[in-house]
Amino acid sequence: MLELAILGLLQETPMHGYELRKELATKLGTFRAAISYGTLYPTLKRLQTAGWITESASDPTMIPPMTSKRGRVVYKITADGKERFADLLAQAGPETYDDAGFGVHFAFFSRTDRATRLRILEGRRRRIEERREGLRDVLSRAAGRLDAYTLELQRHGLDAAEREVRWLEELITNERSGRAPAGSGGEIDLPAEPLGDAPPEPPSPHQDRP
Amino acid sequence: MLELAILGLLQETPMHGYELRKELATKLGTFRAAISYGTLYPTLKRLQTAGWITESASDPTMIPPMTSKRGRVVYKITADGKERFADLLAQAGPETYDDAGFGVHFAFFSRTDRATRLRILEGRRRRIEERREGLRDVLSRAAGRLDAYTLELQRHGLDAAEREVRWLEELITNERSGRAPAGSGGEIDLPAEPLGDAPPEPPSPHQDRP
DNA sequence: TCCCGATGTATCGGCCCGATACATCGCAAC
DNA sequence: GTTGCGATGTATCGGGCCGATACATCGGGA
Repeated sequence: MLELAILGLLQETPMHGYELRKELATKLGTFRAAISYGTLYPTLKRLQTAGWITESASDPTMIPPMTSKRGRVVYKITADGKERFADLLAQAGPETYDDAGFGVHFAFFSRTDRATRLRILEGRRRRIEERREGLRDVLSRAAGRLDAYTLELQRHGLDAAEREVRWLEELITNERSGRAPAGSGGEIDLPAEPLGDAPPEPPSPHQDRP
Repeated sequence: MLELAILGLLQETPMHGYELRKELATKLGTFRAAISYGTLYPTLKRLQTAGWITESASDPTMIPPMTSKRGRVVYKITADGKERFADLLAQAGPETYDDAGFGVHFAFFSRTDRATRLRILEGRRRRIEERREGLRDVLSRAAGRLDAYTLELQRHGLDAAEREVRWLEELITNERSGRAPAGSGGEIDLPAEPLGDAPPEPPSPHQDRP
């Protein structure tokens, strides 16, 4: 899962570990809390061994307020890595639908084709519907067996589940009708983000530096 | 965390692993998905080594449709275990306020004194407020830098955070005014005394073993 | 000058998960 | 009656991920 996230971020631009972690935290929002370094560095090493990324010494592409000549390691995605990223993005296993997995996939939806987006959205919806039904069962059948606090917990969980299903329904409807996420206010005046209204097809002409 | 949950359930009644897992799943609702056996059994072993629980062969207290004379192992909490449970219930570290930790603590609120309940509720609120502020920052400051899907994810996360803060506010208010959880049924003020205002439904008749 | 906080890389022990492998029971089909 | 099968039930293993911890470097203020 984290593998997908890292590959996705490095596809936008090369980074070192610290930046990676920060981007991860903001981009993944609630569904995935900030990643730990105890996870990040071993994973980077793993990706490197697999050949999906390479490391290099400090690099002119990094952000200005940084000085150089440090032990910083900048990671960059390889051609194999991009292939791997595309594979991971498209294929959806059971882990794609839990909180963390769904969050990561969703965060890269602008690089995913519409069919895959719909598949993932619907899979997630099914997952949450199951959770919702389980909660309803407990609340109707086992209500007398549980104390007031436990019941309140179930109720809150049920509410959140119903709300998420509604959210997903809306997203699915939008996808089917070819609209981008509804959201409030403005969207997409990004320099290089071609997520259009009508074009059902290929996003992401994101590339590296010259 | 799981340690607390197991000790809490075994305090209600002795159980074997399979039951434990089922109870865990229903009692902990959304905050904590069903526990894996790959976690459960090692943890039980750990608790046993520590002396918090003991195992014994099949037992007349188990549910009727079950036959005996099987390899089933029934776990029972010890006196030390009860002490341990009380300690864990009362003390609150940082892990008490993440999703899983809070869920477990909350599920046992009927066995927790009011001061501790308030402390935990307020700690959780602070945690979610921080998450909420982070999300607001991203949405106001970094909006232009992110694509529409990522923004939608943040918006949904922000909505959930705001909602949870409101939920917590309500619970805190109720605690302060001496009421039980608002929802549908009042009950429980202090451990093991399920007397409520006007319970629409029969409150939990679970008992402790002498 | 000297320390301090932000930046930055890295490891270690441990929790927890998914996959997997077994054994036993109730029961229905043959 | 025995064969097969799904539900029940216990257990282990490899691996992902986490929190704590240890360092090392840099800019800037006391």
